Amino acid sequence: MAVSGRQTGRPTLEEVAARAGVGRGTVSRVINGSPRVSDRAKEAVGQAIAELGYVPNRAARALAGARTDAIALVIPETESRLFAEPYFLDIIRGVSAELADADMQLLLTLIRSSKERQRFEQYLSAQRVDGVLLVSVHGDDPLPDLARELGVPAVLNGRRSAGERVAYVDSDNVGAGRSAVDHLTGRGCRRVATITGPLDMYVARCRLDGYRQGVEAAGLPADDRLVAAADFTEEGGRRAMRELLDRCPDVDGVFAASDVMAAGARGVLREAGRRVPDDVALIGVDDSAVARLMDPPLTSVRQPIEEMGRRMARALLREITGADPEPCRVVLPTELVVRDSA
Amino acid sequence: MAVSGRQTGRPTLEEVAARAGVGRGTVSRVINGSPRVSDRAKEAVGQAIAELGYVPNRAARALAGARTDAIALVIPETESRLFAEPYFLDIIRGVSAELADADMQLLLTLIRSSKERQRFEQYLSAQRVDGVLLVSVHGDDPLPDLARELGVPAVLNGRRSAGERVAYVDSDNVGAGRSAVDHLTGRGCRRVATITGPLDMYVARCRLDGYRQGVEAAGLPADDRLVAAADFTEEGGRRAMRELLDRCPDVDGVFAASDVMAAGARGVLREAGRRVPDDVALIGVDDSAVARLMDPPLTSVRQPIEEMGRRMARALLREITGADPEPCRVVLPTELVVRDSA
DNA sequence: AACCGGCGTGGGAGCGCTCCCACCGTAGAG
DNA sequence: CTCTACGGTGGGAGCGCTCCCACGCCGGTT
Repeated sequence: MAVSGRQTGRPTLEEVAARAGVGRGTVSRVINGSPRVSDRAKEAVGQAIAELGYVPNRAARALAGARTDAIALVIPETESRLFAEPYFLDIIRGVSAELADADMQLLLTLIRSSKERQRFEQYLSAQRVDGVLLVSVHGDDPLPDLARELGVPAVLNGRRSAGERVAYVDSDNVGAGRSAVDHLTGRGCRRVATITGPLDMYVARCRLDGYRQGVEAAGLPADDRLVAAADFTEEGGRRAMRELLDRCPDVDGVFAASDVMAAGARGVLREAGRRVPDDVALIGVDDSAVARLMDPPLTSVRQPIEEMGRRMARALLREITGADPEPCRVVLPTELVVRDSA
Repeated sequence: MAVSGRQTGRPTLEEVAARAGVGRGTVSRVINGSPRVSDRAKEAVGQAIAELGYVPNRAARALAGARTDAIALVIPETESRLFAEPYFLDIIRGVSAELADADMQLLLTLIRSSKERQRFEQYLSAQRVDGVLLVSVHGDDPLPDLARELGVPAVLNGRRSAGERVAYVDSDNVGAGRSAVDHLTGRGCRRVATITGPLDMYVARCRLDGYRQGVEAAGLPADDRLVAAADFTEEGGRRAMRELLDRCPDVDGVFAASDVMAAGARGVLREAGRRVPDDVALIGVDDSAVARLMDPPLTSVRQPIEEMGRRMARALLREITGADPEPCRVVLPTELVVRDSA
């Protein structure tokens, strides 16, 4: 109670070795799963570890070896406000699950200012993580390339463009837009509009492409007045919906590129006295809690978010061990969840 | 392109020292802000650091010193599914903001199984972080005490009981319940019910206490049939609301201890043909996105979540440096955000 | 019988830092 | 003029690990 000095008092490799009656090297080999160890030694070491409750010192490991056993998940803060928030939590969930099995640490880095961004870049170049996971990158984000130059393995969530060269895990955003519009036209909508995300993001452009494909496939005339650009926020959704109502009062279906924007749109529709789905059918993307709780519950295109997180982690792990000659290029399918709004 | 060996090639303390024409010790002193350095040396070292782009090696630091410059934010996964999800994101946001300034790393740890829990406990005892932040602890969670025993600084988000001995940052949950009920009775409700969280959580009991105080202050009879226990989930909210409707058809106001439960209750009320707020007024807690997006928009008690995160981080930092003789005991005020549901 | 290859092993040499001790010089006191 | 005091400094000794080299010892060759 008196002394509060934090003496670790933890057993070291050396002590384990002594107890097991072997050398330091052998213990290290056992711990790291080297094949060049006799069963007898393996067993003795295992027992000594158990008895002593030995846990390797990560700092020492990082210093001696050339790795840190940690990866960073980077979230540009500007995005986290905009995006459907639960999205990040789901990503984190998936990443964390996959990482735990590999006994790797997850460092969370929110970047909200250019100062913090700079700090992170320094961080990267100091090789203080074995790899990075980058979420919601804009088309012009230099971070992925920086990582590549520095030789730090990186995996993106979403692409910056069709020709993305850095490893990525994405969802089928074209298909998402397409399936939403197909559903809308399938239930009889003839004037289908869309509320897009920020068009400097590839994800937003893809969903728009899907929308266009769907419109064309239904034999409906393309009409740019039916396209309103927004920014993934609720307020953006409101503004866009007002625009649409203004330009095309006869709109009878709306594909919003996120649930949150759909929620904004829904508010405007209510104020305008349009019933959902009778007057205007509405579909969002993300299948988030918001969708379930809306009135009427929102039909939405589900992305396998947690699975994306898991895949990203797995891909990064492989990239770190150098097991992958080719960078990961995964596009996961989406799924329309039909509720009452369309 | 050929060789991909990750040779760091980063400058070391030694190199900085050589360039600045001083000893290793002096450079270390400058970096760590020791007062025992002449201005001349300070300047020379500063310049050498800038020229070389020196960044200290964290692993070496951790190994030599007795710290890691990292703290862990622990989220029991069972909770994260139940709780209003954006909650955690806001906490993270606050924590991260405060930590960035202190140049500390944020380790995110989701605990979803007893195996992972065990791993984390091992982790803790291996002193691999300088401190821990624990979120949403149940009354019987042993983790805080474990941390205390191991001498690892810890700060809780929320208390486990009135007599919490570990440092904490909480919000005024009694006040939250009280202000909600006051508002309800103030607008004329005479049969005010409550849907509680899991009663093994102090936060839930506090909100219930606040409810009771409010009922009594309004001179209304206490009636246990007006209290339905749930678990912070939407489905729990539904069930509880059905119970209430069943037991007390004359209920005219409901205080739900979370927005998500309020959303569940709202659905049941709609199905039962009760209008909100005309027949039954409804209030939630959290002021989350869900509240804004409900129909009608939900009156809710706002907690300063991000601020709590910030305070927790600050408290932990102080606890780590030993600047605080007393563990932090902060209770932040809440605020009723009036919308249309009550 | 001397030879060789390879498995299994012990332990030295760092990794880059912090801690701390010893040392220098200078300034004030005796 | 010597003695002490202390601010400022250099550098040794680790921290606990991984890497790798060198050394046995074995069986199977010539």
